[in-house]
Amino acid sequence: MSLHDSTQTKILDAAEFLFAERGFAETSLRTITGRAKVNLASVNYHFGSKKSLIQAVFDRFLQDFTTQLSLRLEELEQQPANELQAETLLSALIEPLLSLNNTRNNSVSIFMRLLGRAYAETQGHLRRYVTERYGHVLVRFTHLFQKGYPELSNDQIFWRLHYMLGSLIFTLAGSDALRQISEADFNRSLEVKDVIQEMVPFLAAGMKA
Amino acid sequence: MSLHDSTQTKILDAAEFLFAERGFAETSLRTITGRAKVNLASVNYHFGSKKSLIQAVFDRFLQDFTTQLSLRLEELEQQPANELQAETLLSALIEPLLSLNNTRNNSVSIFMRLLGRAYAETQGHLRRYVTERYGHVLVRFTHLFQKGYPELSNDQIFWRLHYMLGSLIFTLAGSDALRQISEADFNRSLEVKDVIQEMVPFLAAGMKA
DNA sequence: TGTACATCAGTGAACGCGCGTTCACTGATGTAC
DNA sequence: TGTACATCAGTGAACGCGCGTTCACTGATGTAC
Repeated sequence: MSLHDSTQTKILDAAEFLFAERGFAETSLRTITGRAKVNLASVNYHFGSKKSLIQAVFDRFLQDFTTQLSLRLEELEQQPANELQAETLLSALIEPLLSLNNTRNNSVSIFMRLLGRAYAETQGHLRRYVTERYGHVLVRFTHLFQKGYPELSNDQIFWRLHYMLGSLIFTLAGSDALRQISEADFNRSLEVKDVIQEMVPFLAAGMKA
Repeated sequence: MSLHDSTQTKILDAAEFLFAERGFAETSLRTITGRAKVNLASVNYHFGSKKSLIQAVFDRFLQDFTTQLSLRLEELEQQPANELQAETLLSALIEPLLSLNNTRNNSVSIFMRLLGRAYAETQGHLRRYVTERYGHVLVRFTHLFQKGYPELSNDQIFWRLHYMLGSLIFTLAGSDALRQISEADFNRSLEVKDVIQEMVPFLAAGMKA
């Protein structure tokens, strides 16, 4: 966080960190504004409510991510079916994810923890909001898999994509803790980048099974 | 819930449903006791605190589950390495899970949602509690995989087991919603049992990759 | 150039509300002699 | 068999606390004439 960050940016930075760390209900506006070193009332001044702040935190991530992902999907949509291998399609998902780390540190694991929490909010406003605003990229991704793997039925692909998302979100959301265990037990220190790359063979094999 | 249930059981039943549905912080003791039709103060009388109630909800599930799982693991620990196929090991995990549904309805998806929430509580008391009390069965499960797949390194197995847990928890936690979509889009109605069985080839292929 | 007004970011203090927890109490059942 | 006391499950009302939000206000900057 630079000295010249606007109040809005300071709030978003503090909020995304704390929401990922503790959850939405467990993080009070007083904790957020305390960390961001801004006035308590400024959250409601800039964002209107806590609910809208949560959505703003997601928007900042999802706009970055879906812009990048859309570009990859457009390229792939031009390709013939035999170029749409599971590994290729996974890269289209993973590279935009990794590029988040260029903007801010640890963004990937923060983003995944937020997604995991949004997912847990089965009946909440957040899941609905994310699905409505960003669901179309998942649909395009599904179509590419159907084209690449015509021998699989549409509902097999639907389910397998969710298995895959589960692995990705769950593993990356907990990757800080898992990386620590991995280092202690196997003397092997991994970057988030490495963790993701290790997942590709596992996920690709599953998709093709 | 039968008419003869004790106050403790009524509280546990209401709490596990609501915790899975909304989360721990989002569920107040007033909501729980309202649903259970018992006095507000009786939670603190029987369980001491909200925190202890949460642990008691987990204990009831985990005792059932780990008892069953331990029996399977003992059998498998007698087997030679070539009997320890990924599919066999997965059954040892899945069958105790499915048998939870015999005791109470929808137990599997409630249990998985609770596990997902516990997992999200990265730094909370709950994750520590569950790991300390029930971590040893995960260790035994890991050893069986190492014996069955000696060509994989220990840390590959460690990571792949977590990919697998991610798929399982994430998919089953959201299985009610996913089953609805599946039925609407593909005219295919699935039981939780079917969802789990469909996951086996995906997960087994990934483990062997 | 000077004056009046509008807009905007930010502030400090207070608001009412729902929360987990506590406490004094009741009434039923069990136990000792 | 009768009496005194102990134990236990459960209750109704209140406690203080932290929460998200609101409100009247300040001070800086921009705009119109």
